[in-house]
Amino acid sequence: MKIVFMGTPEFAVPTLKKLLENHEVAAVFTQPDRPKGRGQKMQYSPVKEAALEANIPVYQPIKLKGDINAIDIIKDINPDVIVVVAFGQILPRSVLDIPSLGCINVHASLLPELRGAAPINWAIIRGYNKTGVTTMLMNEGLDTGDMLLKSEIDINDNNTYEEIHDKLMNIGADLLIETLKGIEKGNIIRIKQQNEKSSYAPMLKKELGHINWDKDSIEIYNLIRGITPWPGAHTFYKGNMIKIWKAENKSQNIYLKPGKIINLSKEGIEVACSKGSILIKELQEFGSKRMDTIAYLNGHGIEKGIILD
RNA sequence: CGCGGGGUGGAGCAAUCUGGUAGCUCGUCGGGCUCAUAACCCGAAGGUUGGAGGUUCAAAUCCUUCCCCCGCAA
Repeated sequence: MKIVFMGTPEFAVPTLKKLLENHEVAAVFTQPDRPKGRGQKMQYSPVKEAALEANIPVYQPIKLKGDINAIDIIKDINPDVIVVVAFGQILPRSVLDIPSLGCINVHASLLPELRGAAPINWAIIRGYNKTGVTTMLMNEGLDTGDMLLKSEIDINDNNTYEEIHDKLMNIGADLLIETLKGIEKGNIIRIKQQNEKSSYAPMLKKELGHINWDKDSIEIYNLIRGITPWPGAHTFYKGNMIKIWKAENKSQNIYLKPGKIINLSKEGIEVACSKGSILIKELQEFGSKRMDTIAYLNGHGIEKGIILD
């Protein structure tokens, strides 16, 4: 099939690569280069890197909607399908109508649950024990199109965002290839989403990572593993921001003053929540690098009894 | 020129402003205690203080320059 691919972050790369092996990718659309990183240097998106490596033409419209040029380019290519994976833009009707077989999106959740920008993070933050990938035929709404195929995976209590992200990224690539096969053969059934069962997974804000110790240890633990590495969970020790990279749900049956450092040991720093406690295993002080809590404690005077906020 | 922190024995830090024989916590090695231990006690090894140049009687510390690492920011 002749395909136009749209995507931006790392998550979209495996799908693009699989497409390159199995189909004709005529063009790649990705978000514009943005100044990034130390020094604010312009940086290519992971998808752009992969496309350039494969010598596929890359287009980076700021906004597809209303961009006559970009839309004409797609029309000229006249693709069979447009494949969209974490592109970061809503496709306007004028684009949705171009490909004869439609626009297919790979979304990292079991729709209609977790529609939106950050489905993987929210699946973990909300403590789900399973999630997955869904392919769908896009419409003008946000992840509201008819579903095609689904693939489910379990989330265990200790899985981190990164682990689930990496799994789904690869599963998604396979599922998309399978979906295209199904479309070619005409043996895929479109399933409408039940709107009343839908939920929303909004973009993550930095502030979300500020730990509220008044919650119980399970919620806090889910938050930590769900938003690491970005934006990351953090708390304040005597006014200094401490980012928490790795933690454990230490106890679930103690009730001490929330935020209080109740123990310092070779295991880490144990902090009380409203119910239960969290053991900080790896952390990072503002402006410094991340390190094991043990190493951190060797060089920094952390006092037992201080209340974190 | 986006803002900022830092390079000191294997790890994390202190001493740098106010130059004067490099210190702390941990690890390592040896010994002791103990039924036993990741615990405790005693002892030891391990640093040309990122590189180069300069100032000085004397530089981790002051000056010049180069290299490297990291955080914020997304």
